[in-house]
Amino acid sequence: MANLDGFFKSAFTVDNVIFGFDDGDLKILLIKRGEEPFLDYWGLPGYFVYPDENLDAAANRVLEELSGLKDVYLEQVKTFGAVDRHPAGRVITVAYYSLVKISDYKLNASSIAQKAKWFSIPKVSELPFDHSEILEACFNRLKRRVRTRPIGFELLPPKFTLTELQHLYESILETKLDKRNFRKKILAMNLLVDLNETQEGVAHRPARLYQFDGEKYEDLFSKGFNFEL
Amino acid sequence: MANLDGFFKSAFTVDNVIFGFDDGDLKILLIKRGEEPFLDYWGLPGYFVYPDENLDAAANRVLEELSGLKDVYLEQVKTFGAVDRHPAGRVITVAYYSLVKISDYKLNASSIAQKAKWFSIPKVSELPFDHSEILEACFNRLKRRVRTRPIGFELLPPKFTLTELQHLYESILETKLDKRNFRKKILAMNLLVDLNETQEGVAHRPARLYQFDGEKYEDLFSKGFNFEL
DNA sequence: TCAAAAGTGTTCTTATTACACCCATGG
DNA sequence: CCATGGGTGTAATAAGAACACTTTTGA
Repeated sequence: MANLDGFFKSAFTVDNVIFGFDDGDLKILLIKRGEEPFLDYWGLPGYFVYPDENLDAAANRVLEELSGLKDVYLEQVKTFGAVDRHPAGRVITVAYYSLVKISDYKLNASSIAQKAKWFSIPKVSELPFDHSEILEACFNRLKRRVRTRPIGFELLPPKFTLTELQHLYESILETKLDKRNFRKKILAMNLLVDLNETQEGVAHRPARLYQFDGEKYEDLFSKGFNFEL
Repeated sequence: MANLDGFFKSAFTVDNVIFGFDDGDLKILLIKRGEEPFLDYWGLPGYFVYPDENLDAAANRVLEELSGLKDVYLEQVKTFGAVDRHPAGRVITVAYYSLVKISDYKLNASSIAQKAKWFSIPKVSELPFDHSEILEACFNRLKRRVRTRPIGFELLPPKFTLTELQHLYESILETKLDKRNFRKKILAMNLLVDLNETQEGVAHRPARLYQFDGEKYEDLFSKGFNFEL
């Protein structure tokens, strides 16, 4: 093998755009940087990938250290490798996004997690490094993906109302949807289980609660069914 | 900044799945490996990314060294980083695919290019390293992308017949399409210019030649038009 | 009794599918 | 004159879009 030593002087990181849905609002989790450059800026959670660690594992680790959550939906989006993107040397970063149920998320006592905060996406301004570009790429991917895969449910609690689901789609797609058409379409797929329960303590007619039937989806999917909203 | 030296011992490469269309057949360009491991195996063209080189530039370089072609359609697909995927150390690879007009492609006199050959995709068997997985990811991406962006034309000569175009889609999507419906749909988009020329020297009624109007597409796209086939 | 959100059908329009015959050319 | 692929239209079906009122609850 030729001498390749000159190439083994780089590093790579993962950055993770963590989406959550709360209060009718799509949010991302940012952390306050504790070091230069961009000290005290809010940025995407991320870290170097260890030599014996796979990329997906690194992205999961970053998420778990911050939130304590495991087994969440995670998808690789794009790799960013501009020559001068990192001051410490040649560092390329593999961008992921993940979808968490904000209700599961407990602000960890760990020092890293104490510096974390949820931000509504429209309120996120310029981020350090190329993080704005990364966020945009991940948000765009989510927008496309959410229409063809039933991943929206990853952002909702196990029991949800159809209106919550609709608002979730409206936040992600940044558009208004027609209530009757939305319900017709989503119920026609037969992937929601009507729990015969209703909301409690709301100052209006209480909504029915539904649950997503993941097993049924997997079964239909393997037979060629395509989720489409 | 904390001491990060331990992380700066990795390398990264680009691998490029180069698609071409010829003879009614979708093909990819493979090169015969000149070194261990996998000596004499056919594998994807790829190389290390230089320290001062951006990722897209590296993918373009690999393509140009092999084919002499510049300014071709190139899209990043996914990054593969299994810990043990490369024997020389920790090497992650950023996978790209590109679309070339086979008619433009001249087998370069360079030693690297002389070892290259076009393979019909179904005839590609196991590839070295994780190249089979990379090929699959890129082919899947192409299948999706070709339905929502007018990139199929990148694989055809500037003047083409509707039947050629249909066969191209059929090869990529691995399905048969209805001739009348296909023509109706593609012509309704008004993105093809009828050149008022016909094929010559064919032993049947000669077909009309068309050209893709890229400027018109860009214009419509910026106004919200979505290509969809 | 009021405010607030839940729930529910029909019509119209548009897109998709299925399908078969005549035409122009070279050999 | 035959073989080969080029070129064309219509009807049936399915999907999507638009749209307004009644119901249930807590305050």
